[in-house]
Amino acid sequence: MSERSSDRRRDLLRAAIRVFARKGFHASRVGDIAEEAGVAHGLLYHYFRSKEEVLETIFKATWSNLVQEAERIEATGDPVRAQLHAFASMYLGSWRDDPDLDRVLVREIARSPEVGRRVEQSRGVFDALARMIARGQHEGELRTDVEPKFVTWMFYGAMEEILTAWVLGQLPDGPDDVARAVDTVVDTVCGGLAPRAVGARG
Amino acid sequence: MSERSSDRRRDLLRAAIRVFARKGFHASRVGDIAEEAGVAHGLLYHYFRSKEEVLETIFKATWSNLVQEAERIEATGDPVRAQLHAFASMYLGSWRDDPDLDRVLVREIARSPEVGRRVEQSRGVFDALARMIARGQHEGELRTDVEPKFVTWMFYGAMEEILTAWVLGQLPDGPDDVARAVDTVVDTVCGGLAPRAVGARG
Amino acid sequence: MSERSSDRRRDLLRAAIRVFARKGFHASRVGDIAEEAGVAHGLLYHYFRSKEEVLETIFKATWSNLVQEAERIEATGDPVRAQLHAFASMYLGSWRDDPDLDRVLVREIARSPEVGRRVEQSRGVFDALARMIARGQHEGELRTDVEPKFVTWMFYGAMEEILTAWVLGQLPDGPDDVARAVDTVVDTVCGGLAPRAVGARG
Amino acid sequence: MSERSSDRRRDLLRAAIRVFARKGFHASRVGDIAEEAGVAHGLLYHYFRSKEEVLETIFKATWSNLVQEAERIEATGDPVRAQLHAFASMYLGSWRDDPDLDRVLVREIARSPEVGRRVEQSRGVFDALARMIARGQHEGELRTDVEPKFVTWMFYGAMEEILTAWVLGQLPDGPDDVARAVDTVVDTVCGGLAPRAVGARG
DNA sequence: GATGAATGAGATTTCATTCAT
DNA sequence: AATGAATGAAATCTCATTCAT
Repeated sequence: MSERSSDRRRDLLRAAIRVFARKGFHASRVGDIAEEAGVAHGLLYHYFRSKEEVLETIFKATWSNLVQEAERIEATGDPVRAQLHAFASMYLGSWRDDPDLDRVLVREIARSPEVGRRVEQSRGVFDALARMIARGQHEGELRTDVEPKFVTWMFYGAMEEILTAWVLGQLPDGPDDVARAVDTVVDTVCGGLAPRAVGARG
Repeated sequence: MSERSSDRRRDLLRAAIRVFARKGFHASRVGDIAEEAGVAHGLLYHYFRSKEEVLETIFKATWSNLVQEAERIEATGDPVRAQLHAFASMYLGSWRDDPDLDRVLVREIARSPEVGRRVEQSRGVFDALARMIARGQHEGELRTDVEPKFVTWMFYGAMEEILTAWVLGQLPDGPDDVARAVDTVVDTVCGGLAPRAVGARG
Repeated sequence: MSERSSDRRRDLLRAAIRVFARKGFHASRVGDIAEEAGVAHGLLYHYFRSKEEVLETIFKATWSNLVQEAERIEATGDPVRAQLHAFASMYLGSWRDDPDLDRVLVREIARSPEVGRRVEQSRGVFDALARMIARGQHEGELRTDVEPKFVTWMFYGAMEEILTAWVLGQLPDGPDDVARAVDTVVDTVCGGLAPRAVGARG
Repeated sequence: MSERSSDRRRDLLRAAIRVFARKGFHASRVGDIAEEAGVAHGLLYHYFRSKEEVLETIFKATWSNLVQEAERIEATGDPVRAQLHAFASMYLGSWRDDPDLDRVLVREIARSPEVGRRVEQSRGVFDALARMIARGQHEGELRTDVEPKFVTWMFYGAMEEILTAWVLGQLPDGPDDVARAVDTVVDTVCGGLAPRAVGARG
């Protein structure tokens, strides 16, 4: 029964992701989600307090998963480059696993229920990345004259925008393209921040 | 009269930017904008067809200005690094000139009147940047094994995320911080994509 | 089984009285009643056809009990004053026995399932009281120039309002206060309607 | 324009009284009120914050008017009997002037937006009546061994119940009946509480 | 140009009731 | 008997937009 129950919940969440991906959060009516899940709209309110909470739940789950992955990667103790590669691989790789989820994430970031909360939820990921980068600086893999936090935002932003480009259909997104994107982002950031970026100054 | 007229129009636009910045597009009521501008809400409909069009107008003006700047920069024929620096300087510099506008832009990107349109409007900027980068590759300033378009998105994304960090109050944003941000982004991208990024491979 | 059964039924009824007393009929959800009774809300529908019927049942039981008492008192053949005293004593005395029930009664009178029905249910009580008063008039205990029915409503109203005052916490309601209230109401009505209320005209 | 405006407001209020009188507050939909007033339902929200506020407004206006009258009567300095007669005359007389209003008042008393507020709003009336009665006791018109407050509730309750009887169609309510009701209530209360209610103990 | 009363489509949410288990 | 997931009717309220003045 709790089996059944959480199935339903999951169904609704998946349905919501599909619907939000298709029409955006605001244009999606609760009835659309229910219909997509094949249930009556009232049922949604057994599992969630509001439409808002559905989106919130999606965000929370995603970020919590991301935090977990980031911390797992951090714990490996691998060189920064390898760690960033692992993270980027996971982050950008998600595009092929669950493009709808990414569509929602990209589309609704700025309104993750009233903006500010995004900060709290994503803090874990950003902190983990910043620690990896700081360690990379300590261990001589990266320049030390930039704020780790700053690099983190840049790195994350580059990836997010690539995701956005895929969402908007502006860049090729086959499996190979994804792999190449990961390499390029990591190369660029690590290369661009290498202690003596000889070639960089031409 | 057309003097007066366009003053009113501008007033409404500025009011809208402040209101959107504060509460987001969806939560902003037409009455809020009118109140902020000190006029009756009906008047807004003399100048704009709809609330949507107000946002659209803000986006269009911004992007058209950005396109113009990008093309002006491109026309200088300077080295890529200098050109990217000029662009980043202008783009990130806007934060100190008109933070409310940036708040709106960052918050509503994904929903610039039904998403897709963002592509059309921003195309000019992206194309100009891509051309600068392609030329940089031709002239030996940058590696040639990456798609210019791809680099463009990465570069743009890094900047946008820094803007986002400022919007969210997550990174210091004094005048010096802004200047440093510009340098770092350009350094990283140009350094990371230098033809022989020796340090990059560690 | 029918033992168990009627226990459950009674439990639900008592729970309903508590909940209705606390939040009023409309604001009380079926789930609240069930929760108060410690059962699943679906079970309520084994014992009652609807939430409405629960209230209806409470009203019916109360009125039917009141009718019975009124008729028992009538049958004693005592003087009117004594009879009204007995009735008032029972009616107002209920406040100390079951205040929650009175709270519900006072709160929901006007909406005893769509108003009109109150008339049918209470008719028995009003008729009995009216007969006592009519007899009091015949036997010279009370003035004959007022409609018995009219006096009944007045008498009943005075008591109901005192109950209301108690419900609203506007009058003291200790045991003595209740006894005094009974005396005063009866004194006033019988005194005020005495055949030659000498003092009444000053 | 403010002419027009308050006309509309008044129209809506009158329409609400008619509709509430007919179907009760809860069964009345906002659309019913609007339809009765001949306007779109949205307009109601220009003048009132909610359906609840409409009822609240009706109550407030009625009670505030009642308070005013009670205080006016009190100020005359007439004998209690005359004062109570004046009040009863006004209070019960309202039945012929505006039966719909009384229907609403009688039906919805107990739920004057969440019960407790009734107390605050009606306090003024009850206090004025209690003062008149207290003065009547001081001046020897009434027995002194009863709480003025208590008498007030009894008096008021008697009247309210007569109103209820009229609302329920249980007592004749022609102009003469109303006049007689006033007399009887006042006679009974003043007679029943006369200092030496000789006949009362008879 | 300017106002703000008026409109009405539309969406969320609640919750009594049903019913398979 | 008992549960609680599932249903879906119903109703409030919001707010962009129109338009008479």
